[in-house]
Amino acid sequence: MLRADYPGQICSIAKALEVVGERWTLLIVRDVMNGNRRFGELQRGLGVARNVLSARLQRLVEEDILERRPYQSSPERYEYFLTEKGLDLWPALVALLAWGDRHSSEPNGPPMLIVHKVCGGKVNDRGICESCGEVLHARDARALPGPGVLAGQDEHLLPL
Amino acid sequence: MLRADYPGQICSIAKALEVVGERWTLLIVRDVMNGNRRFGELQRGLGVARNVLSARLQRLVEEDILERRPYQSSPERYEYFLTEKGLDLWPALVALLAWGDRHSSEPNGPPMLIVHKVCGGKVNDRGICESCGEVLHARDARALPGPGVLAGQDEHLLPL
DNA sequence: CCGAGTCGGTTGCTTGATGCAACCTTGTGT
DNA sequence: ACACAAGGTTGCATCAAGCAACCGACTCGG
Repeated sequence: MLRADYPGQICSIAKALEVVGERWTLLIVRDVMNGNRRFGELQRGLGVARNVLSARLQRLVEEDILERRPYQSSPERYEYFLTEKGLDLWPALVALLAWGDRHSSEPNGPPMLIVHKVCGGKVNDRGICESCGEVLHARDARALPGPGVLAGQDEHLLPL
Repeated sequence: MLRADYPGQICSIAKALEVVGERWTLLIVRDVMNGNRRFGELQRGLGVARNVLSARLQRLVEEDILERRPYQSSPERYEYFLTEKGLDLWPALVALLAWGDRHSSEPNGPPMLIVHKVCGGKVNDRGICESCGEVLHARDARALPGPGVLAGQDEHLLPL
């Protein structure tokens, strides 16, 4: 994807995509939002090549979307956390999730649910709690496995 | 970007990005939403390579995000229109636009404004009209050049 | 009637990003 | 002493993107 620069575009959508439009980038942000903070976790969870993951994390840190913090020394090991700028991507992720849910025709329902932490209500495509009506932000919500995963979770046992 | 498939991912964000996460795809959707419906318009406006644009348009039609309709015959010429599925991407585009606006520090303000057609109010990052509070959809809103472009519109004259 | 231009592509070639496996460093467990 | 973990880096093969040239059907000007 080159480095996803869109020369000549003066639109903020293009600007946003220059930063988060590269392959894997939004999925990395999603994973970090869900609590996967370490290189190995991200690599295994996503199945992304290690050099690519390394490049993306570096770029995300440079762009002030992630912050790299040591969680131990000798040997030094690091975790990645979302900055406020990174957390602000939440509405975009929620919108994409909702679009995928609506149009990918999963047999057993959505694989992932976003719920409002304080009231447990479902979060809609605008990041608004369906139950209490509040306009939410990243910290107000949590992701849970949805009916789509729960129903198919022993799928891989079938061939045995 | 390969063809943007994310094997093993069961999340709807990954599903969505398999379709609209390829380079140029979301910008094509944005342009069509803004009324650029023809191959040549899109190519000139985006600066994308013609073969790539051709491939993206084909994929978007296959995925039922765009519809290809003839607007004249002999020679046959086509226009691309958004389907309902395509129009449903509007909240995601609005969220990305808002994120880009907030974090790209444009000197003269945002280059593009989204306004509610019926009341003229500004649309926020959730696709909600700031003026009347209505939760909007693609057809309820319109894009206008913002202060960022208007202020810099004769920029290209400087070298002369 | 001929040449130039328009529109919507396709083809061939080059460049650059991605995928994959191997390796490195620092340290722990046995 | 050996294997293993974490967090990467390096080298190489492959695949997608960028670029320019071309094509077919038609219009317009002279």
